[in-house]
Parts: sequence; structure tokens; C-alpha cells
Amino acid sequence: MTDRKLDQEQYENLKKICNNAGIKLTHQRLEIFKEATKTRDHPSAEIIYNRLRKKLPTIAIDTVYRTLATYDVLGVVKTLHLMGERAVFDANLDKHHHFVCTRCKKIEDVYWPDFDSTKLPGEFKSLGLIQSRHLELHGLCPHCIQETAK
Amino acid sequence: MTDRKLDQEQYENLKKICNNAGIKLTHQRLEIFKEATKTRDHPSAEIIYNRLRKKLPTIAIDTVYRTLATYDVLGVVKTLHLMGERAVFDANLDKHHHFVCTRCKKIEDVYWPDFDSTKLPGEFKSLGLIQSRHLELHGLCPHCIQETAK
DNA sequence: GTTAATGCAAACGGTTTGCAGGGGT
DNA sequence: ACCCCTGCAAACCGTTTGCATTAAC
Repeated sequence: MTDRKLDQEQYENLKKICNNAGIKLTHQRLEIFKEATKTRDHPSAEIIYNRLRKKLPTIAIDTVYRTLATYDVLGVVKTLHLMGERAVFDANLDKHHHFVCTRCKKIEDVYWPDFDSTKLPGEFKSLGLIQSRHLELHGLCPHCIQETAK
Repeated sequence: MTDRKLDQEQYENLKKICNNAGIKLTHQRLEIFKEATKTRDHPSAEIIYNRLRKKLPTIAIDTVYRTLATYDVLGVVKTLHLMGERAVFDANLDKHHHFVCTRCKKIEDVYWPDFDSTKLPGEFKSLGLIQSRHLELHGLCPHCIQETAK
């Protein structure tokens, strides 16, 4: 679990993406990929950096930033600027939305497959071309409901 | 237009808010209020600062930050951290959502009164307590559709 | 007169960049 | 052998803070 193996097709896929883009799949890039896809907890660059240092003690935080920016361009991860201050990264590429706990700042992925097909008010046509919809729910997670009640 | 007069009731209202909060309604605070409510273009702190310098040449940008933070707490403006990098401020307190043009970054307020009452998927109950919903639409504004077509 | 707010400057934290050395292809 | 990528350090930029002065009540 601490060192989940990257399954073969996932690796081949990443390799192909890098090849197509003409960039090298370096050791660091591979580890950053593994770390970013291992969890779904929307880590910041600094958190990814700290997690990686156990395995790669000499890695620099700017490499993490650079690699994540590259992956964002390649569509491997998504950079999110939610209501929080700092960018967080999301390797979940399935269409989804976010629930942000206003107390502990935890971000949960939420799925609402039909949402994209729900009809928008007619006036929205005047906005131009709407390409995507992202819903951000705010509230208190179960744990923080407990804490608040104390 | 460049120096729209603050109508009386708006001024009285702000004054009352400040009195209730036990803070002083200074010249700077008044001008920042006027500037923030004058337009609906979601200015950043720096933009507000630059606009104000014409009238208040000695104003400091940290005063703008401090005042907007105060107003945010008082509920006079809202601080938004949308997908863009920097905070922008919104003096439109009516319940609304945002359309962000991915090309020119312009932000439009959009209204969807019924959205809060549309039913969420049942699974969302497990998230905890959902207190608000904010929709962020992304796409191209009419102007940028034209530009892109060129 | 008292207290809080301002302006200035310096600190801050997250992110980005220039550069020279090192590693992958 | 080439060139890209990395690590280091310093720059960067938006934002925040400490402090002495100034202004509102």
C-alpha cells in the first residue's frame, strides 16, 4: 500500500503519452504520477513533495510543480483553484464535481452524471458558448458536524 | 459616471453596518465601497487600488486588502477564489453563479433561482451538511467566439 | 482624548525562473 | 553525443503583518 505497484497498462499508457508529447518519462515523473494517482485527496504540490521525499530524498519542489504543470497540459492531472488559496491537483479525470468542507477544507469528489444534461435557464444562451459546468458544494463533512456540535 | 454619487440610503446603510460592527467609516473605506459596488466586473484588489489612486493618490494597497477583508466579514462584498489565480471581489450579494470565459478570463454573474431547489442525487446525503451550491460555467464569451473564429 | 485605521516597508508563502550539472534516450 | 530534465537558489507576485503616524469618534 505504501508502495502500490503501478499496473502495467497504466505505465504503458503514461509512457505512450510522454512519447507522443516528445518528453522523457523520468524516474521523478513516474513517481510523481504514482503519487498523484495513488490517492484521491486532492493534494497540493507541497503535500505531494513531502510524500515523495520518503522515496526520493533529493527531489526538489520545483520539479513537482513543473511535472504537474506538464501533466496538466497533457491531460494527465487537472489543476484546481477552488475556493481555497492554493492550487490542488486532481488525478481523477472522470467527470465530477466537488464538495468542500468549510471547516476542515477537505475536498470530496462527487458524481452527478445527469447534471450536464439538465437544462440551463434559457437566458444563459446570451453568455456565449458554455463548454463545461462545475459544481462546488460547500458545507460541513460528517466529522466536522460532530465537532461543531460539541 | 466617473464619480457616481452614492445614494443616501446606501450610505446610511453602510454607516449603520459599520456602527453595528464598531468600526469607523473612514474616507478610504467609503471610497473602496463605492468602487467595489460601482461595477460588476469582479475586480482584483490591485485593480480596485489602481482605480482609486486617481481620487486618492496616497492610498496604499494594503488598505484595500484590509478593507475588502473587513467587508467580506461584514457581508458587504464576497471574496471569490475562482479558477483564476488571484482573489477577485464581488459586491453582488444576490444569490448567483459565475460564467468564466476561458479565453479572456472575464467573469459574468448568472442567475438561476431554481437551482438551489433542484434535487441533488440521493448519495450526496453521505457528504454531510450541504450549505450552499455554487455553479461555475466555463466557455467562450460572445466576443471570444468571434476572435477564435478568425 | 481614546482608539482604531492608515501608510509605509518589510516579511511572507506559494509558485516560477535562470542556470549549470547530470541523466535519459 | 545530444539535449532535456533536474536540483539548487534566487526571483517573483499577490497578500499579510509590524509599527509609528494620523484621523474618526
